[in-house]
Parts: sequence; C-alpha cells; structure tokens
Amino acid sequence: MTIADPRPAALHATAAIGPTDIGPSDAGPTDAGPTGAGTRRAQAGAGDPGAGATAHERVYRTLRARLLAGDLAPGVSLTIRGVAAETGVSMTPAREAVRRLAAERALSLTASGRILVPTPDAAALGELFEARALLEPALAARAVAALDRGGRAALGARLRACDDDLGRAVAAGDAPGYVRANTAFHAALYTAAGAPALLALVESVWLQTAPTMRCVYAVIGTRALEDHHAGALRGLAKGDAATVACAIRADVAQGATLVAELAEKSASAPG
Amino acid sequence: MTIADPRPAALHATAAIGPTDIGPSDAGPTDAGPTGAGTRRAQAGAGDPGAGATAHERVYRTLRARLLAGDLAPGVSLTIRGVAAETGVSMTPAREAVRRLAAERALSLTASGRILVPTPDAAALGELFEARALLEPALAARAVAALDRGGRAALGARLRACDDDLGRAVAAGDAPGYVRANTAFHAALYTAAGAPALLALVESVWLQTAPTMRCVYAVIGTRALEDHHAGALRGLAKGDAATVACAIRADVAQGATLVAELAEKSASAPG
DNA sequence: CCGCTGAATTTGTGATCACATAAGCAAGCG
DNA sequence: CGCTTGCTTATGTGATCACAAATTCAGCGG
Repeated sequence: MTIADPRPAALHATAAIGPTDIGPSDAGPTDAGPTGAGTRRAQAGAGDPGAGATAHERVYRTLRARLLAGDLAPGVSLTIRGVAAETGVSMTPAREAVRRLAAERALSLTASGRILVPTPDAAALGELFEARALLEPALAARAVAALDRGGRAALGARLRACDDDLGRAVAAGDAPGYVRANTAFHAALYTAAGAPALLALVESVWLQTAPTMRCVYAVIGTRALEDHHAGALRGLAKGDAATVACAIRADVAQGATLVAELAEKSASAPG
Repeated sequence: MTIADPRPAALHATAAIGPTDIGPSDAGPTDAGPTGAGTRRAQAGAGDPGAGATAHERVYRTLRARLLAGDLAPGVSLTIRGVAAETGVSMTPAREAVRRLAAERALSLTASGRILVPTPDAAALGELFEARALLEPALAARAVAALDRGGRAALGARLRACDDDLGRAVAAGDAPGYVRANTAFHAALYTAAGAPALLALVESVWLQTAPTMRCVYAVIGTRALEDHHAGALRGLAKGDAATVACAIRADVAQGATLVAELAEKSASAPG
C-alpha cells in the first residue's frame, strides 16, 4: 500500500464512521425523537465522553479524533448524509462539522462540493513538516519555561507514560496505537506551555498530516527509530529548554524523513 | 481608545455589516425569491468580486475581509441573523460562515453561543507574533528561492507598489489603508512562495491579530517606523533569501513591539 | 467488446420552522 | 434606593424540505 493508494474499499461512499464505536453506545439516538425537533443538548447524561456539547461539536470531535488517529485514510470520501446518519444527527450539524474540518484543511472539498480526506503531495507534506519544525520546538521551550521544578517532574511522569505506551505499540506493531501515543506525548508537552493560540496552529497541522502518518507508520512500523523523546525527557528534567527544543526539532525532522522516504517510494510505484 | 475599549457604539448588536458597502450593491437580494429555495449560485453575473461561489463562501469572504481590514473591532458582537440580513442570505449559510471563522479563531463564541470578535490579551498576542516571526521568514525565504531573476523583478515591482500605497496611507494617517497595504505586501510576497499550507497557517494568524492591529495603527498611526520592507526589497533584488527572511523577521518583531507597547498602555489605563 | 447517451440516484446547498436558552427589562419588594 | 423576580424578546441550534448539479449506471449503437 502506498500513500496514494489507500482506499480501504467498501467505504468510499458514506465512509462508514462506525468501526471504533463512537456513538451514544446504545442502539439508536435517532429514536429519541424523529420529528421532535428540540432535543437540544439531550442524551448527554450517559458516560459518553465529550458528549455534553452541541451536536455539531460532537460530530466535529468524532471526525477529528478519527482523522487524528489515522482512522480515515487519505483519499477516502465522506458524505454529509453519511456522517449524519452514523452520528445520529441531522444534516445541519453534520455539515457544520464537515465544513469546520474543511476550514482547517483537515478535509478537502472538490470543486463540485464532494468531501474527501486530502491526499497531500510531497510538497505539501514538506510545508507541513517545516511548520511543525518551526512551531513545535518553540512550544516545547515555552513548556519548559512555564513550569517549575515540580511541574516539570509531573509532566515528565506523564510524558514517560505516553512514551511507554508508544514503546508497547511499536513492539506490538500497532500502527494506530503508535500514532495515538505519539500524538499524546506531543500534546501533553505542548499543552503544558499554556499557549493555546500556538497549540491550535500546531494541531491544525497535525490534522493535515495525520492520515498520511498513519500510512507511514503502517509501512515503517516496526523499524527501530532513534528515540528523541528520551532526549526531550532528559532536557525537561534538567529544565533545559534548548535541549528539549532541539530534541523536538530532531523528532519532527525524523518524521519528515520517514514521510519523504515513503513519498518517494510511492512515487516510484504509483497506483 | 485602548485595545480593551473598542466598542464602536450603536452596533454592539447585529453589528451593522454595512459601513463599507459589501452587499450585492442593489437594494435587496432577498426579493429574488423569498420562498423560491433553489436560487443556487444565483445573482453572480454582476460585478461583485468573488461572488461566483456559494452563499456561505460569499458571506465568509465578506466577514473575513472586514476582519482583516480591521473593520470589526475587538469585542464587537455579531449575530447570525444580523449577518444573514446584511448579506442577503438565510441563516444557514450565515451560520456556516460564522462557525468557519470561529474554527479559525477569527471569531470567538461565548459559552452561551454568542458571537464576538475576540479581544486577545497580551499573552495571546505574544503567541501570535511568535508564530508570525517563526513562519513568515520561512515563507519569505521560500519565495526568493522559488523565483528566477525575472520572477523576482516582477514580484519586486508589485511589492514596491504595495509599499507606495503603504507610504501614502501613513502620510494621510489612514489606518485602514495602512493595514490593507501592509497585508497586501506580505500576502504578495508569501503567495509567491507557492506554499499554500504554510500560507494558510499565516493567514489564520493574521485573521486573529488584524482587529487589534487596526487599533494599534489607529493610535500609533503617523509615527515614523523603520522601513524593513525596503530591506526585504533589496534582498529580493539580489536573490538573497537570508536577507529577506531577516528583514521580514524584523518587520514582524517591530509589529510585536508596537502591540506590546499599546497593550501596556491599555493595561495602565483600562476601561 | 468499447464508447456514448439517457435517465435515475446521490449529494450538497440553502431556506424555513420550532424550540430552548440566554439576555434584556420592567415592576415589585425589602 | 437597590436588589430581586418575573416576563418578554432576541438568538443560537437543529430538523426538514425543495432544488440543482454531479455522479452513476443501464441500455444502446458502432
């Protein structure tokens, strides 16, 4: 499978949202009120994580999570009615969620309005990784600077936990798990920076690269990689922002290399 | 007037979209078909710039342009029905446009869903300018690298034209004109880089800083500023990417300084 | 067997409506 | 006179519907 040839078959239309259960767990949310318009903020009480928000927010988060997890491969097409049906809402909130993702470039719209997961080419991926290489070290440095000794220790513990998950995922050849753990590591570090505007920028980039990264790790997967996370952890323990920033830069650069490798490979054997 | 005290009075509700005429120029587009639903992609033929798209796209562009021009001050509130009425569309596309801008952090939503132009604090502005300082030099360098001698000359001419507009605006004390010309200068330079993903990131940041910048220039306005644009032009002429990148970095840093100054001032004299 | 033309279906778009909640405001009470 | 309480209005949310354009596919001709 190459980057350009994802198409997980059988779901190119209405792109089954359901593999990993995300809905309100019980059978049909629609049966709560087929025509009873104002079921606003309903069906919240249950254990659904992040279900307390509006319908379009729930749909947005669902789609976003699936995108970040690499659950939706590049090139897959979605339909508004499809996501609406899968998430148990009407077309309006589904459309808003899709458009929002499109605004963040996490989904792309064809000229005729069809929705699909973008397939960034090598140039686009280069831009995206350059953005990551520029922004993420700054965020990492801010995190180190923002924390006192105790905060750094706590963060270090959390980061180590992510890194352990990551190691387990690599050992098990679990590509989605790898992506998830890696994302969690970076997210935890950058969230500690307390810089929401910068974080939003970075997350927007992640959203664009995630589907491709899933393919990358699905191929590279088990290969041993230099562990820049460990370097970042050491720098964090010492409170050395520059070291952490460098490690993160190297980590991003490594990701860029992997992607470039795979892009080259898929270019030589297209389709 | 401080950053925190914009409130252009009389338009805090339904925030009159109309000062600078943006609509379909003739009186009422709604009379084209009050209930005749499918007037899709209608009323395009006229001279309306960028009117060939869908309704929500038109609304989005309108709002975006007004935001970028600093036409909407921080803290101003908008309503979906208001923008719908002003742009002659129904609530649905107006809502989508608003939500899209909110997704880009160009508008913010209160907990209860009310829409307002965000009022970034000093910390947020710091983040935003750091992002600019990191991304824009890279984009500028890419532009220089992407162009051959002829391309650089053509771009230089275009940039000089923007810079002349900018000079005229400063001389006339025309703050909106200044913002517009400055934006045009940077946009022209970065567009030449041929890096749409990076450009989108930067534009997202501009959208967030623009309302504040308008206030900044309204206050600083006529003050003589070091002209980093000239430095960038010289570097461009020589094909020296590093020089251009440095000039842009200095330009952004200058903007950050102005904002910080004003933020400090408004902090000492709040409300 | 392949390419083309027509209809049928799918799909996005936008308008309208009902409803729940939040904001605004007035009158009454302490 | 200030605060609270109640109602009225404004506003966002989401469902449904009608329509147009694109896609798909079957049938036909070469």
